[in-house]
Amino acid sequence: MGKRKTTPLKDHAPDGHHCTLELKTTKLGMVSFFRDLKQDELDQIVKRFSANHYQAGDEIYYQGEPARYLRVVVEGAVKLLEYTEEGKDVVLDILNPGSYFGSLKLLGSDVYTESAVAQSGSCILSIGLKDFREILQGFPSVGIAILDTSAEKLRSSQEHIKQLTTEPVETRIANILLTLSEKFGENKEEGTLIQLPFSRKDLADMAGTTTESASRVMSNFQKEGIIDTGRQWVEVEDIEQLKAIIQK
Amino acid sequence: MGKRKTTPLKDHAPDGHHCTLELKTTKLGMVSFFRDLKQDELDQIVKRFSANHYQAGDEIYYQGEPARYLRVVVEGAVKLLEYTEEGKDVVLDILNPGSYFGSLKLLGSDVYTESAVAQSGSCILSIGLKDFREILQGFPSVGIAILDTSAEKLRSSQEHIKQLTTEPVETRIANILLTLSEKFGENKEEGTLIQLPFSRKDLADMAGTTTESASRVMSNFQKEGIIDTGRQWVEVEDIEQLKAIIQK
DNA sequence: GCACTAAAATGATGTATATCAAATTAGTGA
DNA sequence: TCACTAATTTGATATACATCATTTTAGTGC
Repeated sequence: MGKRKTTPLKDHAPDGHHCTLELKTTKLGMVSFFRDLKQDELDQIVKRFSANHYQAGDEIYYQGEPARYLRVVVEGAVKLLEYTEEGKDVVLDILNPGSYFGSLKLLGSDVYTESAVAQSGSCILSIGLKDFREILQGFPSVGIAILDTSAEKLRSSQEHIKQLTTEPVETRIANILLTLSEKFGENKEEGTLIQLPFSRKDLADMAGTTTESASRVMSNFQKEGIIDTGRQWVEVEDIEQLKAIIQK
Repeated sequence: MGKRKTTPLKDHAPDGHHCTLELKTTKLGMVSFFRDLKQDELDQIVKRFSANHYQAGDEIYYQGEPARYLRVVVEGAVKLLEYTEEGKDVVLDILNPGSYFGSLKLLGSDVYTESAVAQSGSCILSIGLKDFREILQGFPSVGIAILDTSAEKLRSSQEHIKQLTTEPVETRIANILLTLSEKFGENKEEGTLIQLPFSRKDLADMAGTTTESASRVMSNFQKEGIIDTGRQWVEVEDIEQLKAIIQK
């Protein structure tokens, strides 16, 4: 259990100077649905995207706004969430580089149904839906690949539903920690540091519980040596025990 | 409040004689993602589908089976659900005619992650994924339309998550009744009969609660004159009051 | 190293809903 | 019309978790 003086998290790209065309080209090829394209095809597509940098906490879009872009995380992390009338936030997902978000409603016009916030300093690519439709028309294989990822998104959303209805808070949180360490994990001597700033409130909003309950669960995990944690950071020390909690 | 001697539900197609090629052709055009095709294009596509009839309660596929088909409900209703280890059933959706289900994972092989059960006598079309991939390659507009519906599915799944984490059982059930009456409602003198057999347990599995809690909520709704209900059937008498519960 | 502050932890209490148990009844089929 | 049975209802009790209130502390910036 470390008594540290500073966050173990790295100060993630506070400026956006690197969020450039070169990065676009190198990173866009990593996105699953462009993976099978040839280099010259990819180049054509890259041109249609524009890159933007967001600071941690910046709103990328807000629920209710007209949905005009499809976006891809190239660096950093993006939180998708719904703000409810009563002031509760429901976090739907936290996206890592390579994930797409925004709108896929290519027919007719639509509105974003969730909000997107940069969870850490992030470089995001966007493409207008009209441009994207043209890409799909030109490269049917891209459409098939996206269909695949979007089926995967539906799947994970359904898993979320299942957890909310069948698992207690402790298990749900264990699951979240496991997923986050897969998405954002960085190997350290003592364990896996989740390279993503997130508070107890964020965790609670992901698990569908309260800050206090999340805090209690995390305290227990730390007492049992499963994690080491501080403000906005978590390091998983004993993945096996975490998995055991999920199974039982 | 009716004291009836028999179910008001119609005995939905216990035989499958009508579940034929003609039905395929007429109904497939109604499916949103084939809607924009010309008649001769549609005819080509129809040939690749085969039709099957299922009795209420029949398993169409089971979670864990290799996922080889994409299916479309042409008549009846299909329940998508996950059976958990501890014996709890989580109902993800109840599909009405025109909805697709099954696999969209066209790349590589996969396994069904949920189970599908005919909720009433149903006529279902299926197409092998290889055939379907060919259709997509031939008609990119179909791909775009499916992307659209699958975005819609994700949306409704996220709405489900939001409800589970922010709304009490009563509100969740009110919402389900409203949705079902939109999907399966049949106008009667007294109100809207939900033309779909579903038990308190089904309702509970949809709302993520227990049979007993679902029953208590339904009893109250009936006392307040919002619904009339019996075994496996519900008629909504006062939609406005239902909506009021959802809002408040 | 020290003071500062928002994040996190902890404690006491309340409540919605689950659980367990039993009684009632709707709708069937003879 | 009647007996039958699974679906539904109802009641009593338990419990996980929320809520409210307060204290503690990690990590920053000076």
